[in-house]
Amino acid sequence: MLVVTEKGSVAIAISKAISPSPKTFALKGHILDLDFPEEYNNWRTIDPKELFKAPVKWVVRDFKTYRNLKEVLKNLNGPLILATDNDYEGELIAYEVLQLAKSARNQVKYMRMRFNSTATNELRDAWTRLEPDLNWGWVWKAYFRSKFDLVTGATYTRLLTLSARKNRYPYKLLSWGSCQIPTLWFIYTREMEIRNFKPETYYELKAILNVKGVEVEVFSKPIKDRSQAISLYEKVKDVKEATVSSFESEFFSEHRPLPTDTDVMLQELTKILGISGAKIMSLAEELYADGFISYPRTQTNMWIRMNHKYVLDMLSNTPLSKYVRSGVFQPKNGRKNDNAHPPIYPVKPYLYDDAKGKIWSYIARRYVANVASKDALLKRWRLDVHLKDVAMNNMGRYIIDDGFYEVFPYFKPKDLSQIPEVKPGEFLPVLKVELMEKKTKPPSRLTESDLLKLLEKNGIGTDATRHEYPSKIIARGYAGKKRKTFIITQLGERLIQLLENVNGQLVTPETRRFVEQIMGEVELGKRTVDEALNYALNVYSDLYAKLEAYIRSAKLIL
DNA sequence: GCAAGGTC
Repeated sequence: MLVVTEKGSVAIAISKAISPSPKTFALKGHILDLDFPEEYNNWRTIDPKELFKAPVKWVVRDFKTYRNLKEVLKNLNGPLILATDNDYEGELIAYEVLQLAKSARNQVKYMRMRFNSTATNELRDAWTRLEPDLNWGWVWKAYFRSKFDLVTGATYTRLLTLSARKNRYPYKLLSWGSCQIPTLWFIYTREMEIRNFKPETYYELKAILNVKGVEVEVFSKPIKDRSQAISLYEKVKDVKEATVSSFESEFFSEHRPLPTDTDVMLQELTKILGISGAKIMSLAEELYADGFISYPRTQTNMWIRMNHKYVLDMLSNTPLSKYVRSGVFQPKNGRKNDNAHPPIYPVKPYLYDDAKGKIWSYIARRYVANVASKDALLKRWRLDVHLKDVAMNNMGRYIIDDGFYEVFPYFKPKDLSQIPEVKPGEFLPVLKVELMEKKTKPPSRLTESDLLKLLEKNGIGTDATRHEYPSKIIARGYAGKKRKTFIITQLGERLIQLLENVNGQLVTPETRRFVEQIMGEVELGKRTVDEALNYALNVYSDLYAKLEAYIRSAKLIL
């Protein structure tokens, strides 16, 4: 018997949960890759469009794992248990193992072990109900994605790269992919919004009031018309008292943060540290490999069977000890669960003040904020007054009790203004009245955090891959970073314009939605994988023909 | 030399 898992941690969990411990073999993700046969590798002699009809084959990507596994499979006695992750990429990995097994021996008896967490009970339960076969809907769904991305990526990348070179543009590589190009498109559309923005002038009256000894500013509504603004100003500029129309205030809670998943970690840390998500992810993986934090790739933001006492005891020997109220824990849960990994939490102290230390500290502080802190208590207020018959107002908020902001201060609100309570009908001395000329402002450029949120919202990439795309488009020369925000390059801009002139489906998030939609149809058996690939690749081969014709007629305008 | 998806 042999149990094959997708990664080491699962192999260890299975050996511990099942007795007697079965023999396990841990993969490191995929072992095989789809690729074109070698004769298609010559970019000069093969017309890229031939790749739409070209066969694809499985090639070995990790020879060491491949050889070891094949050796073990040759000597296998009893069934092969496929215990990869319970998702469609896991199903494809199981299929890869099955192919290896079939090439290593005549007869393969296999079972699928399916579990949604590595908790002992769950694994034991899964062990008693091994399934007789793979979920082929999932296998073909993942296979579809893999082949579609390969064929479209290769054809468009080669066409763009070769055309540019033919026109003596010195680009090394002009790549196209169903995730990287929509990522660039978000930066492009924001750039266009900024460039097409026409600032509009408007006016506001500002009055400074003395509210029981505290200076408070109030503002009129924006006024578009200049002469109207001036006449209102003339009316109120010498008014000595404002009358309170209403004053409202109320307490409210700012909830402590949810347990940390990968998406939220990258969105917040790119903001806090100003370094790329890709870099943060690789540092987080080092922290994980060295045992300082739990597994950093997770979509779970709820706690299930978690020993908080152990973590809090560990933290009470660190500089964070003053925030750890021993014995008190009241974690707040989110609703997401990937059924494989817990939220990210600190495992042992990492106390250096380098980039890794800042990441560890963020994870540890967010953990304490979530598990052993209180919600923050704030008060918000709104003051409405009138000067003669001109209505003016302002609103604000301030903190009453810091709560979790003490340990997790990164996003603590600033610009807090306190104000004494007043009653309707009260008169407030006016210290000054001003007429202000203002201009509407364009939207700001996207930060990496904004970009990652957009990718998540639009279903582009997965939680494990999303952070790669912002870095990838910079590496390709399509965009750069300026003061922590993304700015499109001339090359990136021209590339998007070229593709968009041919068809929006080559650049917008629709590109990825199209893929996901057909993946769903394959999973449900509405289309066979062959029909689906035939259909989807035909759509993209027609678009390819249009792009090629456009490039030829325009002599490539990149 | 192309993609996006796993995992280290």
